[in-house]
Amino acid sequence: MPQVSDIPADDRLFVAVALPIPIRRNFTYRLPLGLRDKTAIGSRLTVPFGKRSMIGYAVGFSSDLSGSPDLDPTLIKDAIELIDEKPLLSEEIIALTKWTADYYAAAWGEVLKASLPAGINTASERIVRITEAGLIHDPQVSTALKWEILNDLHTIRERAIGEIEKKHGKAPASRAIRDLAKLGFIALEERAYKPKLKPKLRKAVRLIDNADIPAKLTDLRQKVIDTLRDHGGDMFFQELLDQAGVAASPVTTLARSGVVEIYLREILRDPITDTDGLRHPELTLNPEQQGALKEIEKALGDNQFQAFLLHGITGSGKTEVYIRAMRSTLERGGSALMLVPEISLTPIFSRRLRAVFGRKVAILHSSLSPGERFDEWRRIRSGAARIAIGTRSAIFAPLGNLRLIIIDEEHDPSYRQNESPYYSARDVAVMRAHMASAVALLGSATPSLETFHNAKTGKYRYLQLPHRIGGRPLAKAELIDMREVFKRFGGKDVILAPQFIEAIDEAHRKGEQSIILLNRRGFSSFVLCRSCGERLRCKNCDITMTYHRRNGRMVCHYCDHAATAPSKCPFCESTFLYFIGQGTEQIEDVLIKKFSHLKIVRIDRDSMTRKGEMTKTLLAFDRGEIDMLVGTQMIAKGHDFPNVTLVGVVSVDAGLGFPDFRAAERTFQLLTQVAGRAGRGSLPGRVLIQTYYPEHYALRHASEQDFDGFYTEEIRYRQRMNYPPFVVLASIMIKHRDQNYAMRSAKLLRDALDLSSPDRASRILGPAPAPIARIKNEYRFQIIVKSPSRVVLRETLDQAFARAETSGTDLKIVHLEIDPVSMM
DNA sequence: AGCACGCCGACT
DNA sequence: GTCGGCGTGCTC
Repeated sequence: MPQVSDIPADDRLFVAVALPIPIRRNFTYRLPLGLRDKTAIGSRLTVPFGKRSMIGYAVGFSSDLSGSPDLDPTLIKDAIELIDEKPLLSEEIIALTKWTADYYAAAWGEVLKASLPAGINTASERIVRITEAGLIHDPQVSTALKWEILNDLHTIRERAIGEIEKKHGKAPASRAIRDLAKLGFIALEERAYKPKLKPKLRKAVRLIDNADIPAKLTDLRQKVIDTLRDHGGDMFFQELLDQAGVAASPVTTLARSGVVEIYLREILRDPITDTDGLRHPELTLNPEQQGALKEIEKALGDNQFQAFLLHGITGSGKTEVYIRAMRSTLERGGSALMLVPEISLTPIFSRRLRAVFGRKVAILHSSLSPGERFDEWRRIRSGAARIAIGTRSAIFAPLGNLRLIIIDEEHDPSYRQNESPYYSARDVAVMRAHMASAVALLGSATPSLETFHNAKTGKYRYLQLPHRIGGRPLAKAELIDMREVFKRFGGKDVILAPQFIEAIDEAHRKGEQSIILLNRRGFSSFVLCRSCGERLRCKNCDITMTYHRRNGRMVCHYCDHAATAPSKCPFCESTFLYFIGQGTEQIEDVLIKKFSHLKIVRIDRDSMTRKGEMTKTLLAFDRGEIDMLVGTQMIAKGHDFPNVTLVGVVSVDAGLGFPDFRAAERTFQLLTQVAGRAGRGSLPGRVLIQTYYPEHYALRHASEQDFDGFYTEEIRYRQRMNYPPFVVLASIMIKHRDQNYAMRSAKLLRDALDLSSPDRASRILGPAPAPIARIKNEYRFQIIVKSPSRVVLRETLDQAFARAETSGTDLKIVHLEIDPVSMM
């Protein structure tokens, strides 16, 4: 990090500021004299921006404007205020966010903002204040809304615009405010937010060094001094009173006479409060684990970038390797970062790390309160925590001397951010390791095709844990051909095959547990009218609505629009409505009816709405208080449940039909993950999968737990169809509520892309309606760009967007995603 | 992304 | 005539 003093103040007349808005450009400000010697790269600054002020990030200095000739010097404004005495962002994070912004064609400022704990970016708010004119005159205002707003201000005098907008709706409120301002009844002002996130402070008392302590003190005061001495001369105020058994007055008297000092000490909020039973048994590694660890340790010793794929089947003990590698990193004086997918078992695993590493571990997870997250972030930045575990955005955690980054379940789609700035934490992690000459350790039982390909081609080193701990065999899955079942029952709707039910019964008769997976929420997937053939669709989206019987409603899973379940067809009024397809609710009902003596709990997004509920349920299941879990993919990953011997998959067929080139891979991963839940203890496990496509290669290989076989077939398909890893992919989504407007922009962009891809180096597909053509009343058109390399893709896109801008394409409605994870 | 401007049809 | 809707352009 260049120190502020490294750059002469004379060279810091101007500062380049990245702003958290989707504009891929920096803005230049003049630094007023008072800020010149204090502002550093990575400092946050309040700057004027149009009519508002914003918090931006200082990313560069210059002594003149020769670097930006088309910038009119008279337009440049002064920066307003320096927010941080010490820059918030390290040089490393600055460089990493810059790379991320460039790679994903995102705005640097947005990535920088995303790298900081949520809530730290205090912005300014605009307030309205009533003027003399507004107060004195009983105002003749034309609308009720204006009158109401002004009347409110008579008593309170000023209010945040945001508050008023929240109360009356954004558009009407802002218009009313504008008019009132024009009439001179109110004035608009800007005020800095009080920071929401503050260090938590508590009153403390400390002995002052070399203070003249009077030889004779009252008993109470002596007691205070003695107690303080016994506790190292520094205690929390309340603690001191309790321990010394005194009231506050002797302490304050001592403070007045300069013997002790009362001050505010910062306390750190700790997300793990309940530390009972935190013990980590020291396990011995099997030879395979030792072999993997040795390779990793060797790379740690080399102080060079090296990426590993740790391919370990479920139950093979990857976690123990992670923990050892982290410990080894600490011993070498480095720090380590571990990324985990966004699922609720993180708290469980975090506790385990805490048991091993104590307070050296910081946790950055979405279930933390903003305050906790802020404190954990600061513990990392100060170096107090040298191990950080967290979800996606933790990849930007400010760990110093980072030597090791672990990406657990590297194939998990939650590493991809689904809103701007789009980025894949897994890929950023590899880059961060590269920049820091550190080790990246990607672990999975079902590596993504891209990662496995990298390992095969030698880009990553390949480490394998092919056996389960304790030599327990992986359960092979039996495929149940539902076509046969259908035939046997003469076309009757059979949801669960007899052998499926028999297997469940058998497992529970022995007092064992089971997990039943169905990757679909709700009761029925859609409602069809038998008279006119119409399906009940969402009014905002181009999608059928799902029936949820628990609350008797039809729900759209894309916009959450809900309506009462109909008793007759809204199109032809027929009462012959068909509820088609099964969801978890229905399976739960069926199972409860069949196995009324068992305790069955459903786990999906609908049933697990409260925070921590999921963790609680999983722990109860682990203790054996629940016999059976029924749920969506949320139950597929997770903890070790030694007593689970049966895993049943009701259906994954819907997933295979997704119009996404990764549909097979996703299904394979899901099945492999959930099958891995069976037979983890001393009892052998059984896995049953119901399907109408038993010959599909994803099902076939998943049932054999044959990753290599799946990989071989899938990679051939990707090569044949020109999909990653053989091409680099970009997905461009054009969204607008006016279908023609969206289509027009999409076509203009397509033209620009054609002109920008000479010799057809990049293949361009579309624009075509996206697989879901309308969501939340926005029409969606999609253009896919396939390029032979990142460089070509980059050039094609950069040129095309520059062209499109000049040809008047509305780029505001264009959403560009590099390496898209979902094509929907 | 906001925010203002300015153009248009729909009402008091 | 104004109100309110929405496309357009700009922000150092």
